[in-house]
Amino acid sequence: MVTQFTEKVIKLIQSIPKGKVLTYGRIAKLAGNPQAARQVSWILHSSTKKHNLPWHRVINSKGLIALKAEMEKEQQKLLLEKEGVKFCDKFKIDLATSMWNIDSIDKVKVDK
DNA sequence: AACCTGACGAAGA
DNA sequence: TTCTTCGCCAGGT
Repeated sequence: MVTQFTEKVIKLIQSIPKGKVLTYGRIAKLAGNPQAARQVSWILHSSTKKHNLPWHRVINSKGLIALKAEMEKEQQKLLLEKEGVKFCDKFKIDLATSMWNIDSIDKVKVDK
């Protein structure tokens, strides 16, 4: 069963612009459930292939890559760097510059 | 139907 | 400031 929340999350993730990232909590909030961050992670590792989601643009609230396997982490880091995302530490992303500001959605709507 | 799990997050120690 | 604990939602077993 796919809830509306889940679909919204998927949509959001799909609309993350290249070179930007979102945190689980942020996504959950934008999707309507501020406290369903865990669900977001679940969606990712269960629906990534199906929906062809840019999973690498989703990180945890600290700006760290949330994967467990070092190998996967490096892979994600590579993908992100390729898109222009900068890292402060080994697996820490510079949120100040790479976090996708939701306000840009409105700007896009109004501006373009 | 009950219990477990997860790429999380905020709060308390 | 770092580590631990508790709470959350939806799906899986």
